[in-house]
Amino acid sequence: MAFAIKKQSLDKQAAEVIRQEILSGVFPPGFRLVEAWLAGQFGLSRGTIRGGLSVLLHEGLVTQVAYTKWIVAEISGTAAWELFTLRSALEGLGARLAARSISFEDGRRLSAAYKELVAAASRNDRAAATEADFSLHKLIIEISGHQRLAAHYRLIEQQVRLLIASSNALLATIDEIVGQHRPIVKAILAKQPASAERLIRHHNLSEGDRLTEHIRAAAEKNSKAARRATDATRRAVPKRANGARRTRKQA
Amino acid sequence: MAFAIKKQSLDKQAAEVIRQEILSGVFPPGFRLVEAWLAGQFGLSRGTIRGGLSVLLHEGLVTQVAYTKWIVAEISGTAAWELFTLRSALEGLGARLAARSISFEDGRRLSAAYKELVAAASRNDRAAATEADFSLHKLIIEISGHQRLAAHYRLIEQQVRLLIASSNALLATIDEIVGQHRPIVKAILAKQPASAERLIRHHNLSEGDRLTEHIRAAAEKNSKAARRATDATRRAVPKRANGARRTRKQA
DNA sequence: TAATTGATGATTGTCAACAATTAACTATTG
DNA sequence: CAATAGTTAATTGTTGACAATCATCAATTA
Repeated sequence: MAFAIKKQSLDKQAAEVIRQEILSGVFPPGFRLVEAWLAGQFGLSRGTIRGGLSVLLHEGLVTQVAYTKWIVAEISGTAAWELFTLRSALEGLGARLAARSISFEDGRRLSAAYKELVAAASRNDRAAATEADFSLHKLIIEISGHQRLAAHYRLIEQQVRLLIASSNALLATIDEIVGQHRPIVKAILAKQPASAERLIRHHNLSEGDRLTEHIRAAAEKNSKAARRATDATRRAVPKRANGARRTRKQA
Repeated sequence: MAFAIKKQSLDKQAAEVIRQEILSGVFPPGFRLVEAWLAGQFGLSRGTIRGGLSVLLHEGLVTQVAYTKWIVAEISGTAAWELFTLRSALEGLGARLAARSISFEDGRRLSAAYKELVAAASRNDRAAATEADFSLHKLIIEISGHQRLAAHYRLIEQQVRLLIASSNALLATIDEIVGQHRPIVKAILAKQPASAERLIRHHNLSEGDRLTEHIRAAAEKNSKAARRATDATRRAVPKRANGARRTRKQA
């Protein structure tokens, strides 16, 4: 068929849209998400938006304060460390399982994903390399065939994307990225579970250290700047209200 | 204060009650959960029940078929294997971190939890031993101080409880349980991260194998029995409707 | 009689009004 | 003037009614 018609509940669609707005930086960390305002924006009812927000709550992309507010999650240095240690453990399991039972066809897909990364690197295309990096990792999880692992991994991935998007954190240099992934792919293709696990765990921890350090340094810089500014001018986001007066969509 | 007054949104309270009903076996796997019926039972509105069900959906305790039904999750042999491999990876991280930085006070708590397990075993009290087992594992995660790990672990724990409750699966003999936990606790107290991780991972995988085998054997037995029975008499749960005629609470 | 179509009722999905709660602001009081 | 108590407006929490969708079963047709 030419067109796959979309068939999904509106609250999940709303979650999808808000997720993209968060990950693309339109709604930055700390941004106040007001149900009525979002409802007006999307032409949906508040209850539906509420459902969508609760999905994002479980994904760790937004935080809720009862009877008070929803805000886009803020990622601290500690959170970055947590994310990568956790990702390390999950990917360790994934890589081990993938290496243990990878099929010929999946081997081809894995090689192709790696080549995609190399190609992006040789073009010096950072955005493409980052995306290829994510795809490669996700593919390893998929190849493991472990459904619950995949579900938990998705939760982590969202937050890692938020972390990278919101911190302007650069991953390793492009060449380093390729260099770190080559042995991992090789170990999985060679069906060496122990090596695959060890390599991918180490890869995650080293990237995690790099990012955690980056976030902490940026936070330090910000807090110094904040101490210099006055209370009145510092606050980027109002304590209450986001500028939405009208509850319903305008004509 | 003498009484901690409950202060929580109704949908979360509803989730809590339904969760207990599921874990205690009142709502067995495959059981049809009808929003209107639950709403009538609890004297709440459907929307509130809906919120509660979506929490349980994210915890993996219920399954949703859009526009059609909610049912209590069914745990297959594959699911059991997934749960324990995943738990193995998560607890491996938890035990490693706990061993790396355990405080004196936490050391006392860990010893106390272990003694609790031993005490239950010496009384030959299976229920208490199982509960002490869960508590010990959860405490290790807590001691690790890793908040996201704890959140992911909670999701797994719910499903493991469902698995054990619904399968009548016995864990190892009481003596074996104590025997397997002693070296784990010892390694953490001795601040030996590598050993702690290795031991707890192995412990999980062996328990997982035992339970997976148990579930598969039970499923095999059931499917044989089913083949003998006729289609009409076999179905324990009606395809649609749970017997709830009245939508609202009766007078 | 087997397959297809059309009606029917049960159930989930969405909405808009109302209630409960909170944060910020204002007045009062010592 | 500082601390406290009321007041108000903004926001989330809850509800009951209505809309959309689906599984079932009866009627139809080849």
